[in-house]
This record gives sequence, C-alpha cells and structure tokens, in this order.
Amino acid sequence: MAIKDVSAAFRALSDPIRRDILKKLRKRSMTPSELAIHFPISKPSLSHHLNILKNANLIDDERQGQKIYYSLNATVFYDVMNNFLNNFR
Amino acid sequence: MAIKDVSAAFRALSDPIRRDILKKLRKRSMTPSELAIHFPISKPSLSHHLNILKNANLIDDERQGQKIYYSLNATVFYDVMNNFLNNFR
DNA sequence: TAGATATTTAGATTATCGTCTAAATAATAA
DNA sequence: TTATTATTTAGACGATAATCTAAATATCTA
Repeated sequence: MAIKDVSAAFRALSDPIRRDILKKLRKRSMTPSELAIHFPISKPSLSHHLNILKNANLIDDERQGQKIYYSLNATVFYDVMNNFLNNFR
Repeated sequence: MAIKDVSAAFRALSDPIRRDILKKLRKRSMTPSELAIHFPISKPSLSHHLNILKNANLIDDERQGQKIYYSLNATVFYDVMNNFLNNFR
C-alpha cells in the first residue's frame, strides 16, 4: 500500500502522542490495552489516535480473538518521508 | 537554529499549500506578493501560512526595503526529517 | 445463554485552524 | 507631506480536532 494522502500522514505525525505510539510499535505489535498503559488518555481517545494513524496508513491492525494487534507500517512510513525529502534534494 | 518543536514542524507540513510554498522557495527566495501569484488564497491567508512555516523554523525572512524575502531553511528542514527517521531505524 | 474482557462508536464540549475583509504598519517615491 | 506599494495584524466565522463519558459491538469462556 502506497501513500494515499501526504497531508494525512504529516497531520498524523504532528501529535506527540501519535509519534510516541509509533515509537512503541517500532519494537513490537501491541494491543490498545497494552498501549493504554503508557498514555494518560482515555481508551476512546487512544482508539481515536490509532484510527488516525491507520487512516494515514502508518499502522496496520490484525484481530486475534478479542484483541487487536497494531503494528508499524514501516514501508509507508519510509515512503512518506523519502518521497517528500526527494522533492527537496 | 535547531529543531524547536517537532510537532510544529509536522503540523506546518500537513497543509498542502504550505508544502507548495516550500517547494517554490526551494528554487529561490520569494516575496509574499510573488508567492501570492501561485496560490488561490488572500494575502492575509498567505501571510498566515508564512508565519506558521517561520514559527516552525522551516523558512527565514529578510526585509529588503518594502519587500520581505522568504527563503527555505534547509538545515532545519533536514534536521526534522533525519532526526525523526533515525528514531525509526 | 450469561458474564467478562477488549475495543470501538456516539455524542458533547472546548480548542485550534484556515479563511476572509477591513484596517494598520512600513518603506518608498513624487 | 501625501500617495503608493508591500506586508501584516485584528477580528469574525465555519470547519476540524482532541478529549471525555456513556453506550454499543465483538469475542471468549463458564
């Protein structure tokens, strides 16, 4: 999956909580409940942030029973950055 | 000048007009009036966008008489991107 | 089928954003 | 000084965003 919307990607990255979520997911996939431990916001708010990251194609999700595992979509992540940087080289 | 605020930089980059302004400034410094030709917004709106880019340290300004020349601050620009990418390597 | 756990959706509230017009400031030129 | 040009500031308005609580949906287990 390629870059759908550069604006959405940058907007997603403009929030420190969302950048921290990506940093957590860099190490391993995590569920919303696992992530929630690290952030001082309600679960609906966390869900909202995850949705924004997902719509920007920066993360993927996969349900396993009751749990949903979110993971970093490194490909799109680099695509956004590199495509953008190439415009300025 | 280093990165003051990563959030401000990404937020600045989340608007397509502001990204287009940066692309124009990649080639040469330009005044608000010169830039205005290329964008379908009022001059106060353009001024607002330039202010956001300036607060994010993505551009510099320099007055020459009546005119103010805006230029890309490539250093900060790359710093934001590279520092961020390094976090995900 | 209930009950428990995991997550999202709905709806409200407050704050921020992008835009405009009108007015103000700054510099130059007649 | 007065007029002209370049740009920003002020203030308003509608749209979007981040957050919360309460309720709904989905899955598993007894």
